[in-house]
Amino acid sequence: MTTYSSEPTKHILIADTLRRDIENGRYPVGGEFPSEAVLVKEFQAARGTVRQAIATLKSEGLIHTSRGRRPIVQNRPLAQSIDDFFSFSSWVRAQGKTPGQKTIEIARRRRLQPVQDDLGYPDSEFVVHVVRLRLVDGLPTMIERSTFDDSIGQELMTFDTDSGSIFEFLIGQGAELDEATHVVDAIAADALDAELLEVEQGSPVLRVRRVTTSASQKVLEYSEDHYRPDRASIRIQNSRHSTAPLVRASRAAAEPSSAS
Amino acid sequence: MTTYSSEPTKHILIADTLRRDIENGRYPVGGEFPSEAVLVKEFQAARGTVRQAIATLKSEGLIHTSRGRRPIVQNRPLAQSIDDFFSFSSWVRAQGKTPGQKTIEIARRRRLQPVQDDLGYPDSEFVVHVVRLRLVDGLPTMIERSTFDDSIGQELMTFDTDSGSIFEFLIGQGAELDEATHVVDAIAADALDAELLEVEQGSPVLRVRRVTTSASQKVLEYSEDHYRPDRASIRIQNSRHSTAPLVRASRAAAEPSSAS
DNA sequence: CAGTGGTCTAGACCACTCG
DNA sequence: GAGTGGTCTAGACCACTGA
Repeated sequence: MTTYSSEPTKHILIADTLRRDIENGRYPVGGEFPSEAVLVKEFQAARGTVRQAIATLKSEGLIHTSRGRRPIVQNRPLAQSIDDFFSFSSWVRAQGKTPGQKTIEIARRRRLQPVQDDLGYPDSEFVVHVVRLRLVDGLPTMIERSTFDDSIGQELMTFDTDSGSIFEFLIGQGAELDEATHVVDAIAADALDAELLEVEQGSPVLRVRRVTTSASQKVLEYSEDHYRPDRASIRIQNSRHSTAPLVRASRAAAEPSSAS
Repeated sequence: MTTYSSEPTKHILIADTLRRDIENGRYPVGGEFPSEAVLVKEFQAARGTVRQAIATLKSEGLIHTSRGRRPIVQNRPLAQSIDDFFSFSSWVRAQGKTPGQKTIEIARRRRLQPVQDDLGYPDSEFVVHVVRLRLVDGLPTMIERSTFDDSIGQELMTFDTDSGSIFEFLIGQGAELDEATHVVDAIAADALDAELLEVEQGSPVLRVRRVTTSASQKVLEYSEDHYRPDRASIRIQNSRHSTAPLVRASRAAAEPSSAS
């Protein structure tokens, strides 16, 4: 999964081909899949390489394998990028809607509080604060209050934060935003929430606090996002006895309905 | 993943040993992990076998690997059963605390509304409603309003709903509670919430709506749970480039702190 | 029984990281 | 440049499935 500059490897090419064949219907859902021996000949590859490609498809939930049997093509699992959970813009686009943003404030400040939250917090001497109102199809949906470690915050000062996804920009700059922990709860809207999200002060908002770290656990970002609860929610799907994948989570835009 | 009757295979033994070593602190979080070459010698195994064990740990989110670098031990992804997300009792016990419950109402009614929620709803002629106040170490934490399909609701009438986990009871009865979708948002506390959770009416509560289905997608339960947000929250951990597991979610009890 | 996937071995080359 | 993980090969034995 780690992306390298060089061209795709063989097992990735094989996996891509097979994935396409499943989507094309060459291997129908519930039907059978070629045996490893066949694939070895078809792709002129060693069995290990073929197995690596098959492992990829298994981890994506596209096929199911067991000993003695041919692989079985599974129910199409809503293909959804993990990036959708990191990036508001990516999430909104995945819903077929249009993301937007209005920067309220961007500032570089000396970090004062040693620790604001037991979740974690950037520990550089200076931090960069960004406050933005996020829109879905033009509707105010979320207020984002992010704090970046100075190492990546510096690059942010050169970025037009009204233009799009900070996350995607930073990834493009090579930032190691690898892991995140989100904590979700509910609080009362403060004055800023009320004004920008156009709700009553004190009304409930969905709060998502997030700490993003590098793979080596250096805290790179802390963010506190307040969602207008009638326009966004978090959806978690899971199943018992499923081999590998435990939980899939995605923010799902609320429908206009529910006029109770 | 598939369990066979025979004894564990070598790569599973290796993975188990390494997993235990991580938990024991032999390989501290953020620290380094033995190289493949070392493990090959230590376990007298071929490199492929060692790599298979390592792949397992990666898929569990325990370590992160990349080319040229030694593996890095990840943030402890609180080894946690998926049941913890289905069952409040199981979740609370996993936190080392004591779950409790006080039944407010249990009733069997003719189902009136055809569909209450676009999430899904039991479609039997009669349904069983249960309303319970859930406690953590004696503190009111959540109100649970569940609606069961008559097929499993019947068995519930014979169960002392003050005695423990409905979910665990039903599983013991052979109920096929296999898949669930949770939708999380925030709403204002209603009169019942206010009284039982001991909060102001209109103050924010965390709402979790859940639909539980069998593997064949028959809706068996619909539940709307209201959490007191200072006593419970939902925690989601995820990482980019991890092969299989996309998201881990767990409800985490809030600490007493936060006196802003 | 033949065919299949699961496991394991022993070697090789390469891309990358770090001192 | 030494060490590391990512990729690939070629072969082997075994456990299980299904006709």
